[in-house]
Amino acid sequence: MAQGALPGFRDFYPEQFAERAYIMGVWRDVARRFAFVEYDGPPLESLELYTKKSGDEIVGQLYNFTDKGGREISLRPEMTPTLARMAAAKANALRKPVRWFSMPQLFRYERQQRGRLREHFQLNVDIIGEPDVTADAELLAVAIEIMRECGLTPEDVRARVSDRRLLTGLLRAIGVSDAQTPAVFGIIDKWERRPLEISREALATLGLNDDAVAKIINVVGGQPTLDGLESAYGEHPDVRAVLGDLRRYHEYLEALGVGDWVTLDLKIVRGLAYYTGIVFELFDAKGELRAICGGGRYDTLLGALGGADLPALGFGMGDVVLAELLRERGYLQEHATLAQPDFWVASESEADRRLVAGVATALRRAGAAVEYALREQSVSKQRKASHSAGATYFVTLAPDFATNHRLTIDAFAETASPTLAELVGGQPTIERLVEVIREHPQLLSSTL
RNA sequence: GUGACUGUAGCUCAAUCGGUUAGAGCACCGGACUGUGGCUCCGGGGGUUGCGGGUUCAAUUCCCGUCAGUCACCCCA
Repeated sequence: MAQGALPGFRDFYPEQFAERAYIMGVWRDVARRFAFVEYDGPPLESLELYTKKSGDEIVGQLYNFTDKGGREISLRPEMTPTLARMAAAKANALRKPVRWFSMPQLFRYERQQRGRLREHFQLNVDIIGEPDVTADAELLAVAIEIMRECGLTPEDVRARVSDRRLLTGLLRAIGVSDAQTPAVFGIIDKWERRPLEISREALATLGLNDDAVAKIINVVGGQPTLDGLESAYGEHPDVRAVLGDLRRYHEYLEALGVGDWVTLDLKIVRGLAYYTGIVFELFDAKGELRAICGGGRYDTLLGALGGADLPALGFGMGDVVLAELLRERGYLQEHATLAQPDFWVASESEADRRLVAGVATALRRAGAAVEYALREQSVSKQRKASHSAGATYFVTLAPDFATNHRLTIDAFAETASPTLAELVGGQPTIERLVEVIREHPQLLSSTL
């Protein structure tokens, strides 16, 4: 038995690489259309960059080691610290708002399970320097447009949105003390992973009275609306201010054409991390998979990491869960196809083989993907090989090709109309074929 | 890090109660079909049954360990 890849790591055979290339192509294309520009940083960073943000307990989940210069370093487990470092170094020179995206491979030393490996590719999209909720709407729209571009609909994927300030304000209005608030956040974060009774008991254990517990369960566990929250808690100034922001946020999401995808859901708190405002996660609508994407606003993080004190927001979207969802729907099989040759050029004799190479070169320089037999084979064998390779056209040199440049073109799986043969005409020559390809590059599958 | 389940060819699976040289389909390679053939026919390569140990006359089969995979915790990208 051959040695496989290390646990949690993947080999990308051409079939899998095609899937990865498709997903990353969608990421890059949608980000570009939203006028985000791509950046990258080093895959290795100083260990301190991560402990500064997350504490020493993070080290257990890092691929960290001491390098030959005695430096404590780690493979990057996330992109945000690198982004913060890079943005801080040029904070004053960057045009605001900064709209950057990256597609790093990230590493985390954890036991693997479904949707979670020790390595993955993650799209990171961030906006730096804009405090208004219009930026939050723009950011979420990027994530949702990626779903759309992949062929998914609001019936497949839901964007669940919350706001840490709103939740904090509501808890205050309900009578939760600021000291109790972090613990309540922790309970809400685990809400969906355990029975309601456990959450109810946990809240009661904090010393909250029955009325407060009931209100929390209603607000968090129910299906809150902005209007409902307004009428119930709108009197409280902390709530009122945030509700106004959220209304504008939803108006922008509607204007951006993604309102149908979004649900207000106060159970989304994104761990106990560094988020300060609107937070969101994208889930498959059936709720079978892990989150596809998560993000939000982290206005204090860049300053806390020693960089520029700029408001910022961003999301991360991993390739693993997205690929699972797309595979389940059959979309990956549809889009992530292996590149196949446009032409297979066949020869009938050893003497023809140099002519075949010349024909291949002419077609290649015209933009086509061309393969031919690298050793002498019967024509029937070459035809079989061309099928196997998935070639669209099978070109055979005429016996007197050397003098008249004539060839025959058989189409195997041609979908074009008019067909290549029709465009080339009755007496096809290599010159005519090259001419037609240059005029009609859409005939070539390799350019799609 | 904890627990449960599962490991036979590249893939999907066989192999009677523990019993002869571990088989088949697909895939791959070669040959025939001297030309519409993504066909058909013939042949071939490929396995230390994940690995190590134990019980037994005999282990793919039973036991232990280990590695790997899957799932659930933990935690989160």
